[in-house]
Amino acid sequence: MKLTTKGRYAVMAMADLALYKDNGPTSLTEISLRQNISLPYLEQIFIKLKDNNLVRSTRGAKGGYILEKSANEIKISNIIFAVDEKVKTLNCKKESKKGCNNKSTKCITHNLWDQLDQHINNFFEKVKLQDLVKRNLNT
Amino acid sequence: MKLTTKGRYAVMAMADLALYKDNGPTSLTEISLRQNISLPYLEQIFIKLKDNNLVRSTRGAKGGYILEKSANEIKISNIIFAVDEKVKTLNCKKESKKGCNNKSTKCITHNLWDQLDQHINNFFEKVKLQDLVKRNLNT
DNA sequence: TTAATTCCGACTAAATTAGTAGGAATTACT
DNA sequence: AGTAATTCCTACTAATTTAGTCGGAATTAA
Repeated sequence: MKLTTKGRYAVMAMADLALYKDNGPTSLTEISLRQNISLPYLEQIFIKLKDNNLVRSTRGAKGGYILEKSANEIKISNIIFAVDEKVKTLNCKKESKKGCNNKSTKCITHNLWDQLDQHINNFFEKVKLQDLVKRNLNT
Repeated sequence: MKLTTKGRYAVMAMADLALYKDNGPTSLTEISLRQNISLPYLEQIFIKLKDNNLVRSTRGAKGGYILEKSANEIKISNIIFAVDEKVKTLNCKKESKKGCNNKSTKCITHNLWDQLDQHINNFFEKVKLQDLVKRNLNT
């Protein structure tokens, strides 16, 4: 399944950004310290977040990142997709040798995993970044 | 996430067992051929399925496996648990250095992943082995 | 000019997954 | 009694993926 710590880090970082949005651009150094994620790894993640129009960057000293949209316009699914490309639990390989070859004998479990993927995507679609931030303040 | 091809293979094999249950014990060789899974790998998987009382074995020639219960008493979650131990998308490490240390600063995303896990488990709880087999016959 | 930062490409270490290898124990069949 | 088919068991290995590291270029505020 394409759902790893990279996805979690991305969500954590975005939540961090949302929490500190009033201080101007947040540098990755700050996020790295607060969330305990290595700086170069964060950089990689933020390239993708930027490519997906979730954050906007300002370079140079005092630079950093801000959210491109407001926290309640950003769905968790947007973030996961941005860094993990897809939520797909188990690919039936196309190689036609192993597993499901999509021809006459679609593997018995094919639909099951498809439905699971939909289920997970559904979950991530419903939760907004704002929900995480609110939740954080309430505990 | 602990949800890999091993889990898929297990579900496929169990479905296969359900489909051919009227022919007496099914040998792993047969399943291996029909589902295109390596025999020794299947052996490993079936040890776990047996330990979890999902199948019963008969050794020796003409031996093989049968389902321990009827297909509509076996939930997909039972199978996944048996071979993958747990459905847990992302562990907040206990090491207290990385991620969530469960103390004052429970990481922002902690609840999110917990809820996701519940969601997935829920899905697997609702589907029975029998559902897969029926679905297979209808296509 | 300097320090802080994003940006970029390539490399590496660690962990996990998937699978192999070799053989021991058991049993039906002849 | 012997043989072939099978489960059972332990250990090893290959392949893949994940999680980072490294070095440096470009940009900008002060």
